[in-house]
Amino acid sequence: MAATIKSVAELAGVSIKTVSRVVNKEGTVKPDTLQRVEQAIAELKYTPNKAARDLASNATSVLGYVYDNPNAYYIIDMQKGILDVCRKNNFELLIHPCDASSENIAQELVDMVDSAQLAGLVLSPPLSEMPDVLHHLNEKNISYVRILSGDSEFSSTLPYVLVNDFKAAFHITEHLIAQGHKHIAFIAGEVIHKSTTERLNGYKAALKKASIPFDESLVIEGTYSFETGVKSADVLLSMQARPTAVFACNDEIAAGTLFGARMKGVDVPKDLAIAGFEDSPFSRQTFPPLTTASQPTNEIAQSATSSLIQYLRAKKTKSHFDNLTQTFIPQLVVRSSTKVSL
Amino acid sequence: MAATIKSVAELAGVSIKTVSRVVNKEGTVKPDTLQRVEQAIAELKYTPNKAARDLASNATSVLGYVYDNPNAYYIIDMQKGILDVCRKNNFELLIHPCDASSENIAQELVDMVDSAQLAGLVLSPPLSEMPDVLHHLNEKNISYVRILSGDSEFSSTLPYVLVNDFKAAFHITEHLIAQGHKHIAFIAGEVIHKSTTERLNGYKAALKKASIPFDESLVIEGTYSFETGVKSADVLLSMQARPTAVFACNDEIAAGTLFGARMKGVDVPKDLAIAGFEDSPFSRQTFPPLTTASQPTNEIAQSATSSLIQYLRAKKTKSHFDNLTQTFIPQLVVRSSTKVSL
DNA sequence: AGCCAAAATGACAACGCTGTCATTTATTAT
DNA sequence: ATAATAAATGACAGCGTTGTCATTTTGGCT
Repeated sequence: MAATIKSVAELAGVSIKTVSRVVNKEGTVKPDTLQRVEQAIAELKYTPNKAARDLASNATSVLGYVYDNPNAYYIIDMQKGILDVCRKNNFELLIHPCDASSENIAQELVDMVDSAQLAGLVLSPPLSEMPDVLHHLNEKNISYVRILSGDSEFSSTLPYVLVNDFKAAFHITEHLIAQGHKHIAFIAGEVIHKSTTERLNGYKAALKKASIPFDESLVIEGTYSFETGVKSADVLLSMQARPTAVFACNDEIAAGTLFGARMKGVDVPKDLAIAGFEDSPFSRQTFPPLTTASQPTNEIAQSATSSLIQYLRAKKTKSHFDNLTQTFIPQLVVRSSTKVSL
Repeated sequence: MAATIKSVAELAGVSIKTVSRVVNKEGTVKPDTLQRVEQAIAELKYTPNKAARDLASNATSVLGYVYDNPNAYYIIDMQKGILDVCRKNNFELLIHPCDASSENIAQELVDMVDSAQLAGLVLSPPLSEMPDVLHHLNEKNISYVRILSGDSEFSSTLPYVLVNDFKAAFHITEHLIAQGHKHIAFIAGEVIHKSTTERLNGYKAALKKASIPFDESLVIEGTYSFETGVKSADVLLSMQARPTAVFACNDEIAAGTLFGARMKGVDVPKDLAIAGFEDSPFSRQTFPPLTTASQPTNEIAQSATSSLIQYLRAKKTKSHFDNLTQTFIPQLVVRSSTKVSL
């Protein structure tokens, strides 16, 4: 049926090993044999059998992307970025959405890596920040790359990519302050996400720099959801000393806040400025569109995936792996939810 | 390192073939040997090597999900549904986002199935409706299941799942009519999507049933995007005989229309009723929330995937495959964008 | 007990590739 | 030219399964 390495070898008049060398670009093949073999490969439309390859080389080339994140856009972007790099490197991608709050998530991941025979994992928050999970993976000697917002207390020789939410939050808050706001509320998402505290800290730092006292009562704890935004708007707008601006931990919360403000007949941005975070597509589609911070999710994913693949290669050949970490800073995007003149 | 079938066989005191029988649930093993083997498997934490298995059985158990759809929520839901069924059946899933409008998309898919050695494909619109693509797949004897909105002119013995957009659009339009509207505009998405024409036809049918003459000028052609909605609002609201209601082909367009209406100071739903389609999360998060049609994407995906797996099994054992097609009808969800009293 | 069919189990090749090591061929230095 | 070395190629075992077919065991009958 399908061409095998044997049929290619016969057609090219060489041994199967030489074909293997060509396919794997080992480089130790004479130009003219190389050409003959390539010709034969093309003629027979030969594709190496993955199963045979994996079996013989005792290594798979499938990565897993594990995530628990409600933001569909983020996930889709991540997937695309990871896939791009996978394709370029002849890796495949298995996706594994899961529930980070589940009791035995660590075991689930270990089992999954095991049964799917994965070469490594790409972990995005919050999984990438859960010591228990990382610990289990390390114990089983599973390779992974992490995408982190802010430094991790959990160090290892494995690669990771940093997204500096602190600075981005700092910039957003500074922007609000620059608009003349002094009463700025902060609506937090789940605290299990490290980004939540990073963003809160960025917010605090900007206040401090502007000598605006931090007011605990202006911080509302919630989840990364529209509902949190709606409820928070209700709370904030009923306060005696109403805030004039809100920094929501993500766009969904911000959209909810906007919704809540409108329900109360509060004009945005005149009576209340609202900023989000993440630059989701719908941050552009609310009325008015939301000021937010934009991160290059696709690039982040690519960077993480290349690191992982490099790491895996180094591990296989037992050569040295240079753990050079890339850092990304989400960029402030100003839209009319915080600026009247826009 | 990892346990193999051999080590399990030794521990259990049987031949590797018997272990294989147990693992594959062939059923021809005596209860007590079965138990001994299972015990050994558990003790050694044995997981069959996928590569060896695939190689020996000459069949992979990896499905591909191919899509080109801008709706992140839809894709995520589809992925989850497909994955659920895959996991239950020990299949794996490879995702393949692509560009349906690319010149050689058909070839790309064929190559991809080839190089990734896929067992079959799950196709969602618009790929599932492109004769050229299907033709190429058939030629290469590639198995696939299609998710279709409305009957397909391209028939084959392969399974498919129907989503009746016609009826759903009919219901939405009827709802608008029931609210007293007689001038109802229709904003279309890309015509490459069959769902677009299906929805248009449903709209027409409902008008007809209510004896409302179909007015060509109330139909706007666009894309499934927010921008289309914004622009269409502009056009529609500048007409001499303004429509009082809009049926947008999906929620994103509807959100854009809403945005456009607001820009013009038009009150929704009082001066303009707006309905969308798809029940995206953000249809709940606009102000006012959007009336829409909700489809059980997850279930649809599951249904499609089971069909495909059944088909593959039947094909392998050369037994008969019963092509029983399931049909889903998106349900009307009424929210305040079309109903004042809500 | 003795026979037979059916059920249970095992021996072993094969799947298509890579890794190891031996062999051949080309290249360089003398 | 010749030896010494490097580069190119090949032979063949093995990777961990499943499939085929042979063999052993079991249970039901006489």
